[in-house]
Amino acid sequence: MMMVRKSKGLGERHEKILDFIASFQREHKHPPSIREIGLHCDISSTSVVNYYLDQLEKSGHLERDRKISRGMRLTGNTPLGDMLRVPMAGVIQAGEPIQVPANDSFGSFTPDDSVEIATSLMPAREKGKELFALKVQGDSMIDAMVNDGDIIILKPAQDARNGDMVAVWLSDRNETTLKFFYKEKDKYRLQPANPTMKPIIIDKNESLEIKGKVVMVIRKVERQN
Amino acid sequence: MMMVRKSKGLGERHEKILDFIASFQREHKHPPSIREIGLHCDISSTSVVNYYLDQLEKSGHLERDRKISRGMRLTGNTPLGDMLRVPMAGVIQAGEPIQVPANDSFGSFTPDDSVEIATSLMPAREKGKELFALKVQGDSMIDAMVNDGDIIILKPAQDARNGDMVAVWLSDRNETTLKFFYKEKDKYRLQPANPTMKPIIIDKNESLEIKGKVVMVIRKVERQN
DNA sequence: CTTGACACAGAACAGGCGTTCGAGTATCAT
DNA sequence: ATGATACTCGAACGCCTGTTCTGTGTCAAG
Repeated sequence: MMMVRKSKGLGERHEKILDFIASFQREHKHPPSIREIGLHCDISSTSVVNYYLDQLEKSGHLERDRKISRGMRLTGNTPLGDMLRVPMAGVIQAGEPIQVPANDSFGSFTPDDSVEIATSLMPAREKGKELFALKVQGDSMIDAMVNDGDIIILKPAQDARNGDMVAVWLSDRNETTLKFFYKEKDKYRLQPANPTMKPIIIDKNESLEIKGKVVMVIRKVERQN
Repeated sequence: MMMVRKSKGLGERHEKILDFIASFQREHKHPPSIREIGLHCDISSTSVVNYYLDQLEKSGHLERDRKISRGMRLTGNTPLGDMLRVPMAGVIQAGEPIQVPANDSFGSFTPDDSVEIATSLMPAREKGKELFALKVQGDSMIDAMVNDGDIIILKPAQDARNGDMVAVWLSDRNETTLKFFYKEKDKYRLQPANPTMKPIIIDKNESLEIKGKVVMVIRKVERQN
């Protein structure tokens, strides 16, 4: 009969080690040694650290270069050094609602498509764990200065403060759009990023679903035509 | 009297070591050891490698974590791992020509302002050595889907192929602009990125200076207002 | 010629570090 | 009880690696 794992995937210690490697890497610019991991994760024996490292490698959270000092690196969307890996959740287009990824904090991080961003580019200290990316399909967001093929990085959110750029789903109009958000008395004002264009006014009784705040827009300029 | 260095800054061996560290890092995801450097750079003694590493550290091309295995990392705009550091050359605004940085391949790489991009984001294999970044000032490029505050990454170029997005300086009109470039008989057609806007037609006798090809546009979305 | 800075080689040292092995403990199903 | 599985510990082994010291040859300045 199969054994039932205590906590399905990652144990407390696994996460502690993973977190320590990430923070150590950020601080020292290179991975920790086995002994340093043990020291900071309350593991007294190097063999135990090695034991967990092996498991983390098998589960795909880690890569190891055997025999080489500090030869380990994190995989997945964990901030690695000064890099941030943001999962590509899908596409965003005018006629369809957005798929916000489930909050699977860890677990099956399928490294299918992902976007790598230098942390130095991140506006605020968006911790990163929560970010996700969408690829824009179609020309419907040009009033938000977003083109077909652009990649937008956003942070999940159900509400927004005035001035935030948000991705909203207007079910009454069957429309997904990117706009600057302003709450005014009895209505919402959705202001296009393009200053020459006029805002959309939404009554409070109309449904307005905020899906996330836009943090960044990236456009790879390929040759047109 | 002051000694005159053979080649001013970097010797042949310095560059060889620098190149090796970069390529090794790309391949193995971690820096080489002193002995590995010596082996691939035809240096038989570890002390000599150490000797050059010290110099490279003093000249700022390298950072070292003493006592730590493979504890070195490249600085500057050298591709480090999967990162690319692009120098920020200045601002681009409608009324003024662009400052294209001089081709100082190495030398005084003042790490003043620079933008870090993951190589995985780079469209083609833009080698990177030639790229530079500009910050957009003003709303004059909205027809190119580029907003105030955006960062554009571009590659120096004097000419362009049809379909390239280029930064051009129209001295007759005293205007800098970003457009898709098309050469037609007796004229140039500059097509805005926004498909709802009409192209600018430039006669062949009007002056048109191509400054560079746009490779990427990055927008950090801060809270407006 | 002497001096000294510079580039280089080789060897030895000492500590860092991954690896391995033997052994012990706890929990749980059989 | 019994065995299997998961987890933990401590110690020792041995390679890997940065550091240091001594010595050699070159070359330009004094």
